[in-house]
Amino acid sequence: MAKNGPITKSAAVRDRGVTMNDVANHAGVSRTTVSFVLNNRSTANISEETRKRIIESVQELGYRPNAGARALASQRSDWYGLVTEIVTAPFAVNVIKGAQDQAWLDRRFLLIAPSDQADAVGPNQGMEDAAIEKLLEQRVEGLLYAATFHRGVHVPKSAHEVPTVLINCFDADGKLPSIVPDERAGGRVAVERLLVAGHRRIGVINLDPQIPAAVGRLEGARDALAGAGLELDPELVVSGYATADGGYEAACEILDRYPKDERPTALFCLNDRMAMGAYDAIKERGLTIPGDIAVIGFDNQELIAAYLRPKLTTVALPFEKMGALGVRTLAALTAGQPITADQQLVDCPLLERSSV
Amino acid sequence: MAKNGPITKSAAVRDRGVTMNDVANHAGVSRTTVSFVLNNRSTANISEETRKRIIESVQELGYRPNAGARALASQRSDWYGLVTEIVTAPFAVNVIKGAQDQAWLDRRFLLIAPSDQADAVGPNQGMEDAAIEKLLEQRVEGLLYAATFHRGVHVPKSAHEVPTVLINCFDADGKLPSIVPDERAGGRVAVERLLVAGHRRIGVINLDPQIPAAVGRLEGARDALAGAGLELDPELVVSGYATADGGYEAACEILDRYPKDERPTALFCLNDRMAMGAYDAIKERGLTIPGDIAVIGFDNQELIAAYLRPKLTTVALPFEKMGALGVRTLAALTAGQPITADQQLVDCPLLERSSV
DNA sequence: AAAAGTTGTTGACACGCTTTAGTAACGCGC
DNA sequence: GCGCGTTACTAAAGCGTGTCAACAACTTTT
Repeated sequence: MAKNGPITKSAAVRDRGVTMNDVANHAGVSRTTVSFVLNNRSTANISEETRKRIIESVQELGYRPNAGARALASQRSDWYGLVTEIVTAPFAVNVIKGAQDQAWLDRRFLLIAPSDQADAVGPNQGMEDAAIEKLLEQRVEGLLYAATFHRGVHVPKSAHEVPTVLINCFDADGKLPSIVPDERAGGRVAVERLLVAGHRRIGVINLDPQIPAAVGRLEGARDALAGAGLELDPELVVSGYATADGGYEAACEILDRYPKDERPTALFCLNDRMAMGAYDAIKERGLTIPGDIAVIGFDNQELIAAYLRPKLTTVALPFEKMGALGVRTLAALTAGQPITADQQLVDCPLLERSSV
Repeated sequence: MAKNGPITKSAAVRDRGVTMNDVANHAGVSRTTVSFVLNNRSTANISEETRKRIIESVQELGYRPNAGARALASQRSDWYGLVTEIVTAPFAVNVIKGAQDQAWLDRRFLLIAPSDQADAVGPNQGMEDAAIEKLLEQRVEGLLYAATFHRGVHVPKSAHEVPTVLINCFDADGKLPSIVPDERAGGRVAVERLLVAGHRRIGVINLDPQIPAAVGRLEGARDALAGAGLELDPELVVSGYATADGGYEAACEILDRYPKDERPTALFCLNDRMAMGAYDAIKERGLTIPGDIAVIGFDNQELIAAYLRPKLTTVALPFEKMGALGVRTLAALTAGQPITADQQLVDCPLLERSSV
């Protein structure tokens, strides 16, 4: 045979993987033809017979295309990079899952790189840059940049060399498109749920009032109350650390402040960890959930919400959806389509369990 | 210039990335020399002057090596693949973190592929194979295969084409090396902790008695008791579903079965979710933790253990360590070193919090 | 019967890099 | 002035694939 190229050693002689040349030789055609068949090039007319013979050879030899070589030759990689500190934050790992699944559907490959620094300015600053650099060395066609909690971020400038989409955060410099949860709608939905259940006096256990999550969710709570002709009583809003202890203390303060008949009948906890603490405060006082006090959370940290007793009704952060949407947005960008908006809001669905 | 190759268009003309050729031209040397410098080839004598000039050119032009091309030419990829259903199981994501960090240290790249199927035999079976296939197309030099819970698995046969290491699971066919938690030592450590605290009557809330985790942890509990001249009272071992509800029911059964003075003074819960349920059962009966009943868990599901009130003392599953060890083992294998053991056990450290 | 398609296939270059086998220039000992 | 070793570099052959221009063998049109 020895048709293609000066030297055509067989796979066995080379002791490397089976290459396209081996397939071509085995099927008695040129390598080009094999390439056309494997890539379904409709412009090339390959006879059904030849195609079949090639497919058979592929399977017989166990040929597996070399993704790197393909990328090199075609100048397309089908790879996206995902940079995230999420690797350290278990509960937000669903971004990875959503992105992975969508990438899989789109026949793309997701390269995940760690950037272990929430707000590092010090020694770790370099790691994020290095991670992005590494991804660019792999010639990813686009970047996803995900944060563990909704906030503004500064993205290393090398990320601007390819299409980049931010997930669960937004570009503090206002250049890059982003995908964030619709905190406000989520807050509205939560409080509406409490209103529907008949609650009129609702306590709010707030996060650090500065962060986007707190601002949005509280705004949503106001929206809901306004819809029922009510106002948010500032006295009923207590801030605390975003932990179970913080929630416990805040709940104690609210519960102990009023006589029984003026006490709020429901608590909107701006995250599930605080709700967890609120549960303790409520139970400690001999009150029942949801009988005496209804509780609604936010975040849907499954390990908490689904295992509290009673199970916690909460508003979910749509990590998985955001991940998937991130990949789709990136696909649109790399395909040259202009995206519709700088910032896409994703719905936060209410998960009904048993605490309201 | 135009020294290298027949055509030597500049980067600007090509409108592609900067290549090694561009660097070579800019520095006035051959591409080979650039390659030698960038790879620190000590066999080649490059003058300090030339080296410096090349480094400068690299920075000036913003050259970034093409990882795919490099892999193609050198027949080495520096990539490992990690196959895992873990992407769906947030609490075990630390395997990814451990592996990522270690890979980063070793200057290797970890490609993560999803295999969304715990025990699928049906429609999803193909996904795992496809994931491995995809990784092999990327020419990964080795594979890590991680499970969400300790068990025997059947690994697709294509995984046998490259060095493969199992994490948190073992090869049911007994061929591949694996890394698993030392459940037995963990169980021992937990019960020893209770013994040290003076407890003699210890209730055990057991998992499904069949699974490796239950077998090992219980065995360890027996070891510890034997060390104190005690035996495990089978009556005090109650199995339940591995959930908070399961733990609640099991705890109720144990607590209600005995008069106050015969009641166990401590509960060893074989996982944290069950401990969470046990907390409720204990508090419901007006008992305090650890005053009346000490509780110790297993798994260290941080979102639970660190946020329960009081915080849960528990034995940690060393996911991060296993991930790191997996990468190191793989590195040894791919370097041709024989590994020492088929199955490596990793310690499960006791995390002291406030429930004992 | 010549010209103009059509169908099925291939040769050859390109992608960006590594690596082996060189070579030119120089200094050294005899 | 010759051989020999050293130093500092380079030419060229790959790695496995995509892709385009070209071509041979037919079929159809003029």
